[in-house]
Amino acid sequence: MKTEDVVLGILNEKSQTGYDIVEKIKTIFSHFFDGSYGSIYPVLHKLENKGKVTKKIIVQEGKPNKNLYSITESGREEFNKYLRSPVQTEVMKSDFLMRLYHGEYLPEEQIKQIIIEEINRKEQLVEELESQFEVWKEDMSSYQKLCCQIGIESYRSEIEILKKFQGH
Amino acid sequence: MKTEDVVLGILNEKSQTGYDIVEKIKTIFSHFFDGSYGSIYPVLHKLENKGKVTKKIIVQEGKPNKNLYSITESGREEFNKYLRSPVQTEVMKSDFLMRLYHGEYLPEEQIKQIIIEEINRKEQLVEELESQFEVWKEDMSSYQKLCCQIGIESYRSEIEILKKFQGH
DNA sequence: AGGTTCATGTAACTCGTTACATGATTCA
DNA sequence: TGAATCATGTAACGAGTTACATGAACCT
Repeated sequence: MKTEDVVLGILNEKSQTGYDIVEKIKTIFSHFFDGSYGSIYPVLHKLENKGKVTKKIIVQEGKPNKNLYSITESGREEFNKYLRSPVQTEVMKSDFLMRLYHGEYLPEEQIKQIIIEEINRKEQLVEELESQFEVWKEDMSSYQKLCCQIGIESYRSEIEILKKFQGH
Repeated sequence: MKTEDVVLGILNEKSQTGYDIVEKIKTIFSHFFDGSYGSIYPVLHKLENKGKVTKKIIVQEGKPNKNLYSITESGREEFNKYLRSPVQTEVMKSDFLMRLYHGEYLPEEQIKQIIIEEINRKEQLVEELESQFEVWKEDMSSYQKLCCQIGIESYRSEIEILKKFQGH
């Protein structure tokens, strides 16, 4: 999965600005994809050069101009090619588990603290995903909702596992 | 968490070759870190130039020479600095969830197939982690074992979640 | 007065992947 | 005979992060 495919997928739903795309990625995609302005804007320019998207400048009053991007026929073809390509294996990068792995080199109190913080962090992620789900759900397909629900349940399971191991 | 810190952490346990380090990453670190020869060998050279590790060439009969790397005092300091730095948030990249999100653009049969394949993949990951755990557990601290167990349980929970949602 | 939201962008840098190159030994 | 294991490495490319730059409107 390339960032280009992700952006095409988002634009395949409807025309949006780079700002909108980043917002979507930071909220409902947060549990399975990562992206920022520094990665999304250049990708949009690249897709425009390749003719996969088109840009329309929207002049606004009291706000900066918007670049509204729309997917082209060629972009749709590219996206469909992605959808039919083999699914790549998941990649997880967890600094938390790396610390835990090396737990013997830290005082026990500190490890306990790290675990508590990770539980708190995940509890907050559940809350955020749930509230984001409420915000977006009207416009979501059943698959998209499923995807959110899997995220919420995954976080909850992780929390349970950590709590179970908390007292050794 | 930088790859340099990860390599220092592995060498902090004992002196090893680049090959050994990659093997460890590909087996017991697989659920929380990703690395390959193309990333680990250059990092080892970089750490050597910085004086964080030293290299000893071991001549073998019937096998290629080995470069045995050991952590230096300066490397230990660096590693301890990492251990005491703030824990970075986890990052997950899941092509599977991306496909599921766009499920409406694929035939239902294909989505079902993708879910089945993901369940199979994760069942295999559980098996692999369990067998790796058996291989390495003699040399593992209780924290390292905990880390493996969390991986196994996380995969199992993911499988349960997917099975639950399988029939919609 | 200060923080947040909306809105876009780039330059420099760091990092990682992919593909290639080599080559003996061991196992099926 | 062919695949896997052991063992190291690099060049070219592609991708992503960080930090910077701008600036009005709106909310507290």
